[in-house]
Amino acid sequence: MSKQLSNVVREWSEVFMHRSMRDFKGFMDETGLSFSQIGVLMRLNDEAHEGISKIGIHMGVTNAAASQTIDRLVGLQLVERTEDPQDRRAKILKLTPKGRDLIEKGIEIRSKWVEDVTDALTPQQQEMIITALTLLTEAARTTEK
Amino acid sequence: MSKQLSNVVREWSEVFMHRSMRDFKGFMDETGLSFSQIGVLMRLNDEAHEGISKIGIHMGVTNAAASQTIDRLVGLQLVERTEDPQDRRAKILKLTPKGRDLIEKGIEIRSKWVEDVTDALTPQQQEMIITALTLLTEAARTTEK
DNA sequence: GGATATAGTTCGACCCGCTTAACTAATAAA
DNA sequence: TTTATTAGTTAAGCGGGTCGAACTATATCC
Repeated sequence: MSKQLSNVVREWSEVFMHRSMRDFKGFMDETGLSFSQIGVLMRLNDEAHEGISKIGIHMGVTNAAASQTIDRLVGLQLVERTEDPQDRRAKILKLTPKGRDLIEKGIEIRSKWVEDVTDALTPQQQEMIITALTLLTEAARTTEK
Repeated sequence: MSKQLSNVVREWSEVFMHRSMRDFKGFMDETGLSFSQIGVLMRLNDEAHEGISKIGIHMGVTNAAASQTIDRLVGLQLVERTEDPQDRRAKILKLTPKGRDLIEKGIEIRSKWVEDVTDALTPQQQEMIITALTLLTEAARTTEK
C-alpha cells in the first residue's frame, strides 16, 4: 500500500468517524434507544427469524441479557416475538414495520450526509466517487469474514 | 444528484456502517469503556483543555453527568484533571498518554480495515480511491458546520 | 419412558449513566 | 463588601445492561 493511500485513508476515517459518532449519538437521543437496543434492531434487520440465544451470541452477551433487551423492544413495539411452530421452545423474532422504519431512517441519516457532501462536487468528480465507492463496497463485501 | 450516485452512496453506507458498528462494539469490549466514556475521550482528543461543563454541553448532558464520567476516566488514568490557575473554580482536562494511545488505537482500527480493503485493489484503482477519498474528506470538512 | 439437552424467562445483585437538588468554592457585579 | 453568578462536586433515585443461577417447557437421545 502506498504511503499516500495510507494517509488519505487515515484522514478520511477520522472525519468520517467523527461524523458517524455524532449522527449515532443523535439517533440514540432522538429515538431514546440504547446502543444495545439499536444493535439488536440492526441485527434483526439483517438476519430475520434469528432466535434469542443466537442474538445473544452475536452480541457477545448471555441469553438472559438478550432476552431482557428483546423484551423491552417488544414492549416498545419495535420487535415481534412469536412462538416457533417447528420448535415450541424457540421464538421467532421479526422487526415490526415500526422497527423497520426506525432502522431504515437511521441508515438514511448516514446516506443523507454523504449525499450532502457529494452534492457540492462537479459531475466529473461525482462520476469518480461513484466508481470509487462501488469499488470500495465490493472489496469490503468480499473482505467481510 | 444522480440516481446512481444516490444508490451507490446508500449501499456503501450500509456496508460501512455495519463494519463501523462491529469495530466500535469490539473496541468497547476490548477497552471496557462505555459509549459515553469513549465520546468524552474523543472530544478531549480534539478539543484539549476544555472544561467540565463545556464537555457536558457538547455531549448533551448536565455538568453533573459530565463530572461523574470524567471522574471515572480520571480513575482509569485516561484523563488528567488539574485546577486552572487562571480561574480556580475551573478544571483543565487533558488526555494522559495512556488515554491518547487508546483513542489513537481506536482510529487505527478503522483505518486498518479500509487499508485491508484497498490492498486488494490494483494500483490504478488505488489511485482513483485516493482522489475520491481526498475529495470526500475535503468536501466533508467544509460541510461540517 | 426416563435421562439429558436446549430455548427462553425470571430473579437478585451490581455497575453505569443520567437527572435533580443541595452543596462548596471562587469569581464578577452592585 | 455584600450579592449574584459560575465551575464543579456530591448524594439520592431511577432505569438500563449485564451476569449467574434457578426455573419452565419442549425436544432429543438411549
